[in-house]
Amino acid sequence: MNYSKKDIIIRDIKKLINEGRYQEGDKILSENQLANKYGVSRQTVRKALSEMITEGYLYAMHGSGTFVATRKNHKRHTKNIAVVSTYMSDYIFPRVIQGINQVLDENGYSILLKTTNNSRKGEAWCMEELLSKNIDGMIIEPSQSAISCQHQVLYDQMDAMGIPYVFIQGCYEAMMDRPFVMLDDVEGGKLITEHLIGLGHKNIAGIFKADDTQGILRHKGYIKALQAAGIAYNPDLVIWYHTKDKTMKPMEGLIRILESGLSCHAVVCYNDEIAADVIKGLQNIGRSVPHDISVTGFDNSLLAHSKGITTIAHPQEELGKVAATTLLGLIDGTLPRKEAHIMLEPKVIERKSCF
Amino acid sequence: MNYSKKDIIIRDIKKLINEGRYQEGDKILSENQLANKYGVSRQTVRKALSEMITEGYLYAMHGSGTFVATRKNHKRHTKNIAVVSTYMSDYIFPRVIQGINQVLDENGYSILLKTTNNSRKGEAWCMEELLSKNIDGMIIEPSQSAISCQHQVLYDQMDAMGIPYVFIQGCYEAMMDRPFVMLDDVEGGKLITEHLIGLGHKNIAGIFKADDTQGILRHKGYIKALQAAGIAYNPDLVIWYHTKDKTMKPMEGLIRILESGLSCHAVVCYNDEIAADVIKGLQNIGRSVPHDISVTGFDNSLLAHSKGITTIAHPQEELGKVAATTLLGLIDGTLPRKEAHIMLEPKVIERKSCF
DNA sequence: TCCGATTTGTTCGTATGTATG
DNA sequence: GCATACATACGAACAAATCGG
Repeated sequence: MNYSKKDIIIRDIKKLINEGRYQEGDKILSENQLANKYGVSRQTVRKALSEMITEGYLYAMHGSGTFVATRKNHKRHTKNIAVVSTYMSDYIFPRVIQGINQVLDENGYSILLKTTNNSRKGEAWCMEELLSKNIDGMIIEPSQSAISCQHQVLYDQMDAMGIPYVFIQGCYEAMMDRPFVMLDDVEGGKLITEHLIGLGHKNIAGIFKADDTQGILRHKGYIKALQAAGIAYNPDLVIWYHTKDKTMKPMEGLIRILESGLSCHAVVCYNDEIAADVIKGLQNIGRSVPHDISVTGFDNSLLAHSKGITTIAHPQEELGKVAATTLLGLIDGTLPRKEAHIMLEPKVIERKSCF
Repeated sequence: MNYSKKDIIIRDIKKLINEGRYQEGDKILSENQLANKYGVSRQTVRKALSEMITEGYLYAMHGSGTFVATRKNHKRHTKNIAVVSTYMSDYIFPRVIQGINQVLDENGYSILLKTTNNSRKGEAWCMEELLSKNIDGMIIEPSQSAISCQHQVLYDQMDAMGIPYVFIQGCYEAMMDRPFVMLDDVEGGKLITEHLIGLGHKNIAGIFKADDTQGILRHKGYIKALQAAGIAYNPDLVIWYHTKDKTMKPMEGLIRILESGLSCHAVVCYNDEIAADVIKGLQNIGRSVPHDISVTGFDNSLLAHSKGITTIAHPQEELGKVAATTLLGLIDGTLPRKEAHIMLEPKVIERKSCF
């Protein structure tokens, strides 16, 4: 076929690689050594190596040598990190990503942005695409995190490819051994409930979201606080809703509780949005907040600020920064994976929705 | 930057192809002619052409010549598009990027996110980094767009590499021939001023930002409206401020106007943020809005909504979608660059800050 | 059909620059 | 500082394919 000296060199090196006599990462003979061995000029060797490099068989390091690439294409560090979020419009998203960007930018990394629209199919599709691109790491907000993860394979594949990742906001229950950075939702739920207990409340209702980890954990904190105060947990006072029910179910449930004759003068809400809806709903049925009923939120969003809702501070920017720092530690190997499980401490922000 | 002779030749030829001066199938200059033209050796030319051939820009025919390949053969497509914004926390950013993401996602593209912190140095740094990465296009919000662009070279280089880009929000004056998608700020300034004129106002003050294109254009619209209504333009009624002055200068200027004895019962503000500051400032000196003085904003931000400011609607999501669609048209060649100059129509949103 | 000019393809030799260890 | 190794560049020669006259 090809009898040019260049092609003979290419054929020989490919043969050595395919027969396994050269392993991934091995340093091959230097240009001068090859030139000598084949009795050709260094330029001819360079032409041969250059072709093999563009084909992805080899990669060259200036001043160091030429090396065998990983099967077919050697993935180079591109300084790109994928950030996968559920919704772009989520109210906490801008601040979190700002924190991420700040840290990554300082370290010369860029953000590759993807969204899942909070669907599993979206998440799987995203990750498959990312696996085919060149990324050095991933920060991911899991979709519908309370439902068990059906595509753990994809995460295993990331592990196999040596691409580290960090979960933020929540984490699939089966994958709590993987790195994550999140607000301590149990502690948050406990703190806000204790705040109400401290104000003298005993019969405290709770409204929680059933389809993400955060709802479940905040509920757990709510129980903890009750137990610690020696108050019996009453399931009739707890309302569970799903994303699709969020406009109706919380308020309907609360009205049923109030009409059932149960004494109840405080409500712990899953987040500020629900709290704001509940406050409006209570006013509609002639109950005043906080004098008749105290209401709490969660996340300390703009809504909580403008409506004066007592809530839990969500350290959005901090969370982004910590997640990025954690990921960088995993990438350069300075942080062991087992230590990459970080809970940020929540804090109560007192406003005027409790009494 | 230090570019090798090889890279200069590559850049030049790519530029000729991208500008359409070389059509598909055209024969380019021979190796010897190029060597002569650039005063380099034939080997250097060969190295340059060889790279372009492996990238798919050219193909060579032994004994015949080197020719321009078809657009589709370019092997650089990574389906990544850079989005460069000034600030991550900017209040319009989330909605704009949501629109961009929607369109790009549907077409299988991912977003590579960068921020400049509204500094030229940041912008230059960003672009240099992007040029070394593989991107198919760029959507960029220029930094301090009213100040003339000192790194047009970088944009020329993007052209040379065949990477299309679209300006959003504003555009450097010297580069208005490049593709852009923005709100028609002149028309917006005109509409909001006409709204005040329609309410019977004649002496209308204006507060504008001097260091981005938008401020200058909105001012232009303000003048247009006055002229159309036969009202003389009075420069004493116009206050210019820079980003660093924004907390003090607008209100100071307005107080000076009010105290100077000039009759003035309406103020057109650069944006909602300034309008909100002005309204608060006026109340502090005992003037009521809108009864004593009417105030208008711009952008229809959350602030305008919560404070009830009459303003101009900024079609944030729409702008993102149009910008992305335009860029995709430029990438696949279906949209000629000359047609990629899009102005979105503004609309007045009436609230209660005018009377 | 052949010739010669042109053009790309391959190779050799040499020199200098620059990153690595 | 030094040797090693890759990166860029120049000059030269010859081979092989193409095309017009």
